[in-house]
Amino acid sequence: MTQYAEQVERDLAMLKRGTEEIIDLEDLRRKLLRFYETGKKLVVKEGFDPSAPDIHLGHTVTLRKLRQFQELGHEVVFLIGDFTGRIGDPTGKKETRRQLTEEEVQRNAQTYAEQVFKILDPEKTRVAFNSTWLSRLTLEEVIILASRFTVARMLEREDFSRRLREGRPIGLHEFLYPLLQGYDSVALQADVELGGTDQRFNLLVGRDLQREFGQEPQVIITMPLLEGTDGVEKMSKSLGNYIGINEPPFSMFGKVMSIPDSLIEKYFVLLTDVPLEEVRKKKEACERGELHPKVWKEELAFELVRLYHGEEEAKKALEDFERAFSQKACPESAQDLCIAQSELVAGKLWIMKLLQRTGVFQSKSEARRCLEQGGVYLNGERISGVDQDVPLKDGDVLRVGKKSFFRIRIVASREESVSGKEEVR
RNA sequence: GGGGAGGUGCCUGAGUGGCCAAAAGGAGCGGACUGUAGAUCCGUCGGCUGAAUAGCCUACGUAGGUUCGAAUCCUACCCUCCCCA
Repeated sequence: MTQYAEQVERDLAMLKRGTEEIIDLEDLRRKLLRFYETGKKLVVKEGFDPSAPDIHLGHTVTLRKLRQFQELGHEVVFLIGDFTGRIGDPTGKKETRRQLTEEEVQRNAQTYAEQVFKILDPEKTRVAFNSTWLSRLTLEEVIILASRFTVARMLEREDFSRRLREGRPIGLHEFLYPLLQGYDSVALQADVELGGTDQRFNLLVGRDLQREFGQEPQVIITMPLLEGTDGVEKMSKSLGNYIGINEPPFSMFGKVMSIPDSLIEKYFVLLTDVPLEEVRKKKEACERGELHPKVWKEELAFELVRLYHGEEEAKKALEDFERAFSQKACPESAQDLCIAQSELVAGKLWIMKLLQRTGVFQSKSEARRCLEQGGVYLNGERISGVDQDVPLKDGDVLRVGKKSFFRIRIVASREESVSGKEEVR
């Protein structure tokens, strides 16, 4: 009996790192203890929207927590909300969300899985789709489910009440959302559910519904929302302030460096395994002026690149970053930009053509602007003036704006140059 | 079912016949500076034309109409919000 108590406390200490809230801590303690006594693994669940299958650091906050549960021997259910995703949450969307087809869902799920297993242990992960049970619910069952909740309770939810206050629309079906998500927990007999703080309400609904269905209510663990590179808004793909876990090392490093200094500590706590004690010490050193925030941030960027790309790449990213921004030189990892011999006229190429080939501009006007504003360099020489043909040779370095570097490769045929372009992407 | 308000660029939001590719802020982008893609300041910010003190094309919910001329006026439709039932 008591021989496990110590172990449970150790587990709890680990699991508590970075959490916003655990409801209810005692429940969790009990469940953990029971695991050691009976060997019954906890079922730990988190739901994911299948429409945007690009995993970024914001997602990893909870994923890493799931991973911890796996390390303690528990089972993770990676729940893909294909059903809830398909009926669509129209909030803030201009167009009605397009319905995803069966294949799209499958494909997205696949993409998800590939990325997610950079963090989760596939051996201890069960992938589930909520359409499995939700599509079988009858109208009668849905109504019974809905009768368990009141409008007032729904309006307790911050985003609903805010939208109501601000006169923004709320679709009737959106009230069904939390219920269905809660029902997922019933169907899976979840012991623990994870989510961001914005999920608090939905997670609690799961608890209530489980009780209604005579199950032991799940423990809910909420994690802080991670601000993106702008330092203000929640990290999300649509806001463009995200750092994807599949991004190339140099770009990942740079993006981490662009977060405000005030977020360094939070990133360390939520995204790395650096001991909390060490993080605290560094923070204090920073405050005393003994440690430069930039240096500390570089440690963070290094650590994150190391986590997703390995030690070697991390070292390279750090060097490249210093080279590119402190010394304004070309980083090692500059992308190759292949130009076919046949595209050159007397060894030269019109500058606008060249800029177009980089793929960094959405329109020619944009490219022209950048050029006119002095953002284009060839071998360190600023190029100004649109009407120019520039001589190109293999190994030339093109810099566009602050962060894009290209190494020019002259290739024999058009085909090679085109396939080269795809590699660049 | 009745009454009222409203739909403008990536977002917020001004504009009520020509001076409107559309104020202002934010985001983005470029430059300067530096401690970095952080902070600050300046600039830029629909697209196309071998490049421009120029021209053209798209754009103020949708479709028509009035007018020399429409984001602005009229008609119908679609959508949202508020009040009453």
